[in-house]
Amino acid sequence: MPELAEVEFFRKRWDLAGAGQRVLKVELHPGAKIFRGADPAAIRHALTGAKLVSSEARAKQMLFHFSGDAWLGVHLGMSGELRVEPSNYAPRKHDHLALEMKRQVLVFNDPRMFGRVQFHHGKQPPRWWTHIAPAILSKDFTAAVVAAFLQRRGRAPIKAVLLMQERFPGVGNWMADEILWRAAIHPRRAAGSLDPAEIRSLWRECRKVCRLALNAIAGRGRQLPKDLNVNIPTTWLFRHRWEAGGRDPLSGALLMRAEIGGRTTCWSPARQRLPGNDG
DNA sequence: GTGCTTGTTGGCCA
DNA sequence: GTGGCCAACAAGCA
Repeated sequence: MPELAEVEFFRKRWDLAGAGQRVLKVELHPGAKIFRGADPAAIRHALTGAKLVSSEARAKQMLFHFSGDAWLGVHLGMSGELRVEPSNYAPRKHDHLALEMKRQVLVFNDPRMFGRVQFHHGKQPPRWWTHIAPAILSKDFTAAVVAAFLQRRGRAPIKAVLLMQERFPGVGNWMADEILWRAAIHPRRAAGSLDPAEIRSLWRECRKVCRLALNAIAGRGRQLPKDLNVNIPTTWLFRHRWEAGGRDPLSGALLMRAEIGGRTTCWSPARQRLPGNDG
């Protein structure tokens, strides 16, 4: 599930319950793959007794800052989620990390274990955090920066390029499709083939989709509707992309699906044209 | 059983 | 060295 907005939702969920609270006990399974590259014993040692000071989400990553110069990074991968449970909760399968506080427990669960926990000790946040590309909603994400990147990745399909975190931090499979649909650009177009007007449109829709997704999904971190449809308008591709016989909400055309850039991609052949081809 | 899945990475090749 | 492609990672669901 987790792309930009969902990640922000999960960060808020932990933050609302845990900010200012002290970790009394750390439960973790050292063998879990989510700890690859990190030292579970060091995490346990540093976080036990530490207070959650603040947190931040960038792209698909989260950073939780604890007292004692301890920083916990979380990436949810494909199937990870953060939960808040009461103290007497029954642990579930794939609960890999639990931070027990006075009243509640912060839990990281991830069945597929593509997610990851990172740990850093120091006055300043770690490099793997500060080196995340400038946010799409920041001033540094300009149309010129996008244009230069599309030029460099000129022969790759634009769909694949939108998934590159080094330039489009936080964009995942459904956001990429939503952006291309709104910008009326076929996902198979070579990135270098976009004209200036298309690049500008792409840039604008990147920002819009990020902003709207954050508003619709991240909320206050309390309730993520089981069905995201509750908060996403029917005018979005998102509402129709998985339906059998799903239709473009603007033109009514039947949506197409194919693997592009290694990922299942959905587009509207009526709205997103491929030169010299019908779709 | 088959064939999917909102992500990332490393190896191969041009 | 750079860019593009793809298999692999692993578990659950229909």
